[in-house]
Amino acid sequence: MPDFKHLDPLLHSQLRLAVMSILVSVQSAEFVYLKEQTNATAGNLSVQIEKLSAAGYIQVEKSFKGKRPLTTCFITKQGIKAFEDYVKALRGYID
Amino acid sequence: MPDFKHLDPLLHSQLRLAVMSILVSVQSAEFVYLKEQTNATAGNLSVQIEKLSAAGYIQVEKSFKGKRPLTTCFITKQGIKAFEDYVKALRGYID
DNA sequence: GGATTTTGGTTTATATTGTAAACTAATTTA
DNA sequence: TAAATTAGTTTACAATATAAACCAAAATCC
Repeated sequence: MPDFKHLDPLLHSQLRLAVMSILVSVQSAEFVYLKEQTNATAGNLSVQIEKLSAAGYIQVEKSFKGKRPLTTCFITKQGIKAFEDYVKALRGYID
Repeated sequence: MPDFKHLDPLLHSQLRLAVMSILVSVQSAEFVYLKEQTNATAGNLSVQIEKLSAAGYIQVEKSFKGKRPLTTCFITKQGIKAFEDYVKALRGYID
């Protein structure tokens, strides 16, 4: 019987996990891109990005593309570590 | 980029997933055993078992061991299917 | 043999989350 | 210049997760 390790609740969320999954592989992504890939509503995505950012798992940069606002997300070292730990823990449940 | 499939919210819960994970491998387990293996409080476990049961993912049998109440949980076919589907979907996020 | 603890749970109250809807503000487009 | 689109944020509400409080019976202690 595997021991069921604690699953980081910040990552154990469909949308936040999808965002992290994307960022782990592409390093940085724009808000609109994340919205398309995840099929999330903008509101939901905005909230969840803020949580990941508050936790230090991602870094958010706000700038302008031409005259429109542009939000770009980058994963942090801490974020990568957290994601890896989460995946390891999760495997204990599903493998 | 994998498409992020919908994750069954009933299974996307640390404790319920742990319970299902155990039942998938052992077929049936007693309340106390599940409590020990998952380190859950009895109250939490009771609630989550009821949810899995209401969804038809497990079947709950209440009897007596000697004169003490005994709650035994069995996974159902539907539960196995749901667990497998969940695992497949989840792999799209973490593999 | 009466009080206390333990076992095996359930119920309930609360805190946390997740999410959509409503909103803002600027920018195109018709 | 009015309407629609883009790129988000804020906010209100519903759903979830969880621990604390509770209950009844059985076992243990003094």
